[in-house]
Amino acid sequence: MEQHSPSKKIKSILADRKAYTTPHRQAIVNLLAQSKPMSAQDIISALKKADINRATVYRELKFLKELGLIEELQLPGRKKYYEIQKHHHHHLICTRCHTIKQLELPRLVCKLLADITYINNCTITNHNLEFSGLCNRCQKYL
Amino acid sequence: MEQHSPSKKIKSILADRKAYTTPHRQAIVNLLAQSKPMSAQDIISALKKADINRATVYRELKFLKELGLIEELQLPGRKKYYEIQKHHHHHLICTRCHTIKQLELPRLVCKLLADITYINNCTITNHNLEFSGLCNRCQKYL
DNA sequence: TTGACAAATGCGACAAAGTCGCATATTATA
DNA sequence: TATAATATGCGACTTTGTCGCATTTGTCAA
Ligand SMILES: [Zn+2]
Ligand SMILES: [Zn+2]
Ligand SMILES: [Zn+2]
Ligand SMILES: [Zn+2]
Repeated sequence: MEQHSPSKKIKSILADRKAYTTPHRQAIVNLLAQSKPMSAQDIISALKKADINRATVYRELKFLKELGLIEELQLPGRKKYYEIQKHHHHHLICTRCHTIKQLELPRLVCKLLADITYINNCTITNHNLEFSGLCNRCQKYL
Repeated sequence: MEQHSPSKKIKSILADRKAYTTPHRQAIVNLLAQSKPMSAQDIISALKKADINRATVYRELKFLKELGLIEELQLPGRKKYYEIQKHHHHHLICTRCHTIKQLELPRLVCKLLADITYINNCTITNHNLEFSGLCNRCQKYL
């Protein structure tokens, strides 16, 4: 467990952007580093001991996303979810129990998605690819 | 232009579900049939002459989606967008001008996405695949 | 054609998610 | 340790969406 304090890498990314290494910022990064994708409200609740203001959490999530330290997921529904991706991946959200599972995807797929740029004469910087359906537990019950 | 009144097909879908063919319902379907993807607020504004209540528009969109008459898009951002898809497709939302463009995608891609079911032992019913980047106009300016 | 009954609508209050300006507090660094 | 830049709390506000309930409208069969 050498993840209690922010890594050198994160510290240098913050320093490059003249951003401070504050307790709140660390708390959010540490929380996401060891959890499933969370909504802003999930994070506010999870950190209620740390007593972080709602607005601060929203600002922080926006900022950390801009820095590329966290990913923002657009799953079906009206909230955004956030996570730290060790490697690029996508998800399934179960329409029955609402669990979010990481999915295995052939590497070919994401490579193909990058090529869409050339076909369409545009500049793609990101793709949002999420699935809905039944997780392996729920598909037994329906 | 034979699309002024709801098609036989739509009428029969509505009848099957014991749903009425009301002016508001027709207005929303007709509007989406001849426009780019629109948010609920876009639709409310566009139909302000028809004086449809906000709640009615939201209820209607939910209902038409359940019927499969319209598609709900989860683009990056916090609104949902709605459209009538003549054929399944995906979009690019421009991070500079926020225009939504329909994208050409190799057919192979959506076929691969269906196979994820077998790899992951789950039941996929839908995929949400949307892109962000620069549209062909905006990429000239940056 | 006309009830009768189900479905749709308007209204207004509410809820959830997110944003903003401004005064205060904290951080880095010299 | 002083300073300047950054971060935070607070509270009001906005946007997006939902709900219950009274009223109106659409459908269908008599
Ligand atoms: Zn499930
Ligand atoms: Zn990918
Ligand atoms: Zn553009
Ligand atoms: Zn597809």
